Amino acid sequence: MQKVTINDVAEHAGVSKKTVSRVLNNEPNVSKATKEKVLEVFKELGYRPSAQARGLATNQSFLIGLVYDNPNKTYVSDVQTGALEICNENGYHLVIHPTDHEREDLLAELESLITDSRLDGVVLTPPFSDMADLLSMLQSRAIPYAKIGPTILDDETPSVISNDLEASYEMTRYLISLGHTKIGFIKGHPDHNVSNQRLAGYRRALEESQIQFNNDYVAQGYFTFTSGEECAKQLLSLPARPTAIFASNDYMAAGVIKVASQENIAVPQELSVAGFDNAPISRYLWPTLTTVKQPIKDMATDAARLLLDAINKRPLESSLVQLTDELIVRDSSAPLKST
Amino acid sequence: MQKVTINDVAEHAGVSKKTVSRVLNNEPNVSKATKEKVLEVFKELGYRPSAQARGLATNQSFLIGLVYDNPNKTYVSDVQTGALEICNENGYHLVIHPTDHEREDLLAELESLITDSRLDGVVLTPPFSDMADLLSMLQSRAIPYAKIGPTILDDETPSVISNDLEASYEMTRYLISLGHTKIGFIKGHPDHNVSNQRLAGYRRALEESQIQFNNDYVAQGYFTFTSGEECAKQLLSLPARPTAIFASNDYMAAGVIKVASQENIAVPQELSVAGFDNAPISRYLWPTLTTVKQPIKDMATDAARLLLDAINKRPLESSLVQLTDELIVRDSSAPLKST
DNA sequence: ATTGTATTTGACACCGGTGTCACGATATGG
DNA sequence: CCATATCGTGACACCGGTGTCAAATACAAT
Repeated sequence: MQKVTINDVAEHAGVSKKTVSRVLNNEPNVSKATKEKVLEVFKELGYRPSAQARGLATNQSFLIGLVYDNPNKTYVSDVQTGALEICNENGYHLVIHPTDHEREDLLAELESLITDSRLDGVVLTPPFSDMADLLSMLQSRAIPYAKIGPTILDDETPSVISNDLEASYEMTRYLISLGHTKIGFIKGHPDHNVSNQRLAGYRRALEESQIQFNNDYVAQGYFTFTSGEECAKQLLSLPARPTAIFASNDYMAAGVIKVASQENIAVPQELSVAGFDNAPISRYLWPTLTTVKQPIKDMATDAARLLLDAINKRPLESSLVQLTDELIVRDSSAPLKST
Repeated sequence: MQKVTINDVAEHAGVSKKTVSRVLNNEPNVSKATKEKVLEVFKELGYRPSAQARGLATNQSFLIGLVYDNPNKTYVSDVQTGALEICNENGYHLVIHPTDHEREDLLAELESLITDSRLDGVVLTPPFSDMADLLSMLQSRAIPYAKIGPTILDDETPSVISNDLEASYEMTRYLISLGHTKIGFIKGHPDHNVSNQRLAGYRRALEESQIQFNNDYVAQGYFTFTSGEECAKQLLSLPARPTAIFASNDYMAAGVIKVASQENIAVPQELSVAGFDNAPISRYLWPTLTTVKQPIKDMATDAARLLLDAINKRPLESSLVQLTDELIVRDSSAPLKST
């Protein structure tokens, strides 16, 4: 069909290709008249500049990477959607890169991803956002990057975080406000730093309400459904059974609900359950799950935006953006029955 | 760090860049000696050819698009993973493109995706695989494409299908083998052609077992959890209540299980439930869900492979690949209690 | 040794843009 | 009014590869 090049435009507009290029890039020193004329020819011919040629000349790829390792497909989908939005707006392409954060050769793998694909920058999701060796590798190669949900904030690199800790705190406060004092907690995967954040929020709420923290009420999960089941069994077999369980994500909370059902413990009458993430499953469970909704997609758009700012060396107001989580109360939590 | 170009290699190897290019592309008419020498220099210098420059010269982008519109994140993830695998193997990048199959300007949107990004080809998922106007648009622009799960197979374009109809047939046969005769069926979204396939499999199994098809036992769902709930209510309020319900996907089956639980109908003792897709939720439900597992990822890899074959004009053995679904029996189905 | 053919190789233009720089036209100012 | 700074523009090389074509070399047959 077409293959309109900059030369065609130049010819039609009666100017040199360099001038067309100037218009394309909004460079100064183009008279208003010629600029308008060129823009007109753009439309007339339906001209689309070639990112390849442009990139070849400027040593850019217009590619940014998105690195993740998260079994939660909803999370991944949201992150992709958010990042994609910004990429499309700016003529970049998104190179999605699912990988295993535990693989031996992770650094080498990411290094070859970057050099082979000549990425202009990378968006990192947890737990990559906190991997010191990875960050220093990127730095040494001068690859700009933006971090989603890092827990270490000691540098100047662009980061987007949510108030995980506060949300966890709020959820615990909420359970306490329902009258619960024996509140079980299921931790997330130790490799993910959010796990600590969420535990910390739980502890802070207890302290503030002068409820003694009891380590027996804390179980080590791994963000999986089955780990949730195991933790639930453990917690529910305690002599002084908890009247509420707060799991660090929805899959584990689902496991709790399943175990409760198996053991004929009524939710929420005898046991309140809360999760984290607002995964689809949280709406499909019976009862529906009280949980925390994180602004994943928004975090991704902000991260991508920050990254592009960095790549194009636009001054950024702040390298740290904080968005807020939202408590969603559904049917799995209820006031403690007075005995 | 580095920026090894073809000129560097040429210099080090004492040959012209054209010869290096020949080695790069495995072109004939290069003496064994020089070829080896060049390959050696490749390693020595860690040379990576620039896809940009290559593409600019050959009018390729090494980009292929993946178009989808599916709320099932697992499906999307599997498709991405499969397509990505092939892309990475062949030095292509995958441009993921979630969109809305019902939007007015769909054709224009995809057209601009293709021209703006200069895609070399596109992988289509349902329901795009069956959209005639889209296909003819691609054809007229000479954009190679591969279709996943089309139901119309009247052309020569590369396609990958699974035996949806047979799987649905098998599932129904299985329910019948458990003694069920009053088997409810929940249809999928009418825009998705698989919906018809699955219904057809159900009907064929009934016929073969000489069970009268009863339209009252068929409800119209939309692949969503809530539509599953509604259909379940409808089916379970029938005078001659079905003893088994086969839903066209797992989300709807989950809705059925929820409603059954609300109405105190024991699953599977009083009601067998079956789904389709093997979504994560199928393992987390209580009881766990009997379902059908489709080889989504494999379908995507095959589709991508076929597409790349078409792009590179490699002769393909067959333009149609068929993979097989797998029946997964879990706890939500049981033999009919003899009354 | 001579001619003919096949194989190996390189010079050079080109893909579609951008960077550098030089040149003419305008604007500024003393 | 002329010297100087600024603006607008185009010529040309270059980014890192590939296609074309002709030259150089190897091999075979006469």
